[in-house]
Amino acid sequence: MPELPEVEQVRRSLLPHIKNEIICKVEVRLPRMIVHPALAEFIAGIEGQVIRDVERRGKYLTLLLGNGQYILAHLRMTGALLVCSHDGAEPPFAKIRFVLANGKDMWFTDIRTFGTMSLCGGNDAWQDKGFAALGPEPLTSGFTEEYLQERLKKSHQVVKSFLLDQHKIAGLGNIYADEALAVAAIRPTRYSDTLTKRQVHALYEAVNQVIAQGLRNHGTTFRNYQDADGFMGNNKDYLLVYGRKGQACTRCGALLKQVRIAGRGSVYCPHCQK
DNA sequence: CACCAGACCTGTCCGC
DNA sequence: TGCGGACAGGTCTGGT
Repeated sequence: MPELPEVEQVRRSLLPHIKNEIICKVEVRLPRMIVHPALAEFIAGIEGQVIRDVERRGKYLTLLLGNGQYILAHLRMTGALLVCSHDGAEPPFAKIRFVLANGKDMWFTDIRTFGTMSLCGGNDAWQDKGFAALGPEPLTSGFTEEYLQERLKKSHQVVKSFLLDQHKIAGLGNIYADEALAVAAIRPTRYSDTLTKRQVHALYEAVNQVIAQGLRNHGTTFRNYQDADGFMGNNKDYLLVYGRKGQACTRCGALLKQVRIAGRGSVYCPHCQK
């Protein structure tokens, strides 16, 4: 599922249900999903705590607790955080349950079970490596055209791989990387250090544009993604290339091609994207 | 250090 | 209809 706009939509939809609520009980059905600390400490550190706020950084969510610690969640491919009433039916693929004092349950559901949770900010100073190393994210002051220009010039990766690297830019995944390249009219197989200044400018604008559009449309749902209320995003209707292999380019009519880059499907227009 | 393939899992879809 | 294989929005690790 989730790239920056989807995770942000989860955060926004979660907030009214769980902010300032107390977590009475935690049930972990699949201990493997708890990265840190050991299961017993994870549960003991959370039960009885109030959720002060929910924040997002890149594709990570942080649930800030009353004791100063925070739950770090990553939904990976198919994770979701759903809020249901306490006595309602359990959602499919339920893996972790947080029983709240307000009569609701927050469920971490996950089909492929790649999703992870940690409890951070304790005395052991443990850090999630990926979280600690995130680059600047689109639409923030840390993500400037100068920054992008400099990092692209120093990189020998193909530009599609560059965009997926969370250390360089936080929040893009396969969908928004393909879309940004389509908007900027850049072929995903181009090497990062060969882009012209004009293309770098176009890519900078395109990254911000596709992320802003995804946020406006409450995320992109292809199969599994839903927000805390179970709603799907409607950004799928606005995509230029992702998921449209073999269909006509909306600008020139050429048939969209798909190649594999870094093990990921990458769709582009062979006519528009140079 | 940079880069890539492989691994982690389960569900779905496509072609034979 | 049934089955095997490819593929799916992410990230880490280990080998080259």
